[in-house]
Amino acid sequence: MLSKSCVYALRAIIFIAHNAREEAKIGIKEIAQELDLPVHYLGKILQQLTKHKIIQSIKGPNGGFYLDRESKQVRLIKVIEVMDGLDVFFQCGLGLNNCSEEHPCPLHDNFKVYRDGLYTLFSTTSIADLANKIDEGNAFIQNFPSKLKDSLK
Amino acid sequence: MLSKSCVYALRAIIFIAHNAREEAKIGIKEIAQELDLPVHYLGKILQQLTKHKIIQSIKGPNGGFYLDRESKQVRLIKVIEVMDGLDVFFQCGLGLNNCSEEHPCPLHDNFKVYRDGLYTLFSTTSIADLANKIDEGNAFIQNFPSKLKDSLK
DNA sequence: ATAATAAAAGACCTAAATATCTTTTATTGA
DNA sequence: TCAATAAAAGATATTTAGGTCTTTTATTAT
Repeated sequence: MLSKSCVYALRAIIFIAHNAREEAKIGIKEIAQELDLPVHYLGKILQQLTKHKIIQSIKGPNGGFYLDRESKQVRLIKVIEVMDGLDVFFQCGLGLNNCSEEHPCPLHDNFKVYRDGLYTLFSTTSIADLANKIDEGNAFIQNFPSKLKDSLK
Repeated sequence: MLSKSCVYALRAIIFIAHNAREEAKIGIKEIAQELDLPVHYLGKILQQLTKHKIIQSIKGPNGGFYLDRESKQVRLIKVIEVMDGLDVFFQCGLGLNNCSEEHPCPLHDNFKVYRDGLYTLFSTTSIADLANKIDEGNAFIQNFPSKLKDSLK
């Protein structure tokens, strides 16, 4: 469905939204550790997101990543667009490139319902929406091996 | 969403269902030509499907592929299972391996609707269902470069 | 039996995604 | 201005998906 890079990106952004502020940025090593992701690979991903202004970063001592007010309102679909492109949401279920409303493939009408549904979901959900849903009983937290988990006890 | 191999497999099966019978099997070269797929790659795919009894094949002169009565009733999900596995339909939208009904990730409930919808669609749709839907105004036909298209005029 | 046919099987190649390592640049505080 | 810090950038390695080519096996008709 979504590439590994894209899913890592979403996890990282939600984590940053939930754990950093401009006055208390979070470093890549800590993000990687908490989310159990390869540091350098994550670095590449955050680099892309920064370039597209989806997250904010500052170099040097006390540097790190955070989300400004605008970035927290970014929709998931934007992240997907940057990482994977939006082709998944416009492609035929049978991979036919001439499948369309006028000349639908035999799976088209049924498939479209869910493909469009996902597109709408990702287009209407913001980073903040997800970050705000994080609480103790949540898989997102359960997944953190160390710090955050403890910090909530 | 689905791998290329899987989508090729679905296209090929539908094509075979629509164009072959036990008394008039269709060869791999013709399938590849009509669907515009690489012959040998398609060969590998059909080989897998044959091994799993999802299609029938006969070697030698007048040999080729066809679907018996049972195979036409096979559901798309079975093909997906053989080609890609069913993980897509049971994985968390954020790729968390401990996301569950009890400890859902913040995307879980909304994502599940569409992921489960697709699973149900593929589980209830048979090869025959799709093959029977093929007609002239159909993307599946439009896609055929030569023979079949002409034969329907 | 043998030649021709067509799928099965195995070996191999290529490109893309995933992942790691090293060097450079920007920033800060001493 | 210099040392330390942390992200950016570049180069390289590994793995998986996608694709090709060659040989083998089964079947048929002559």
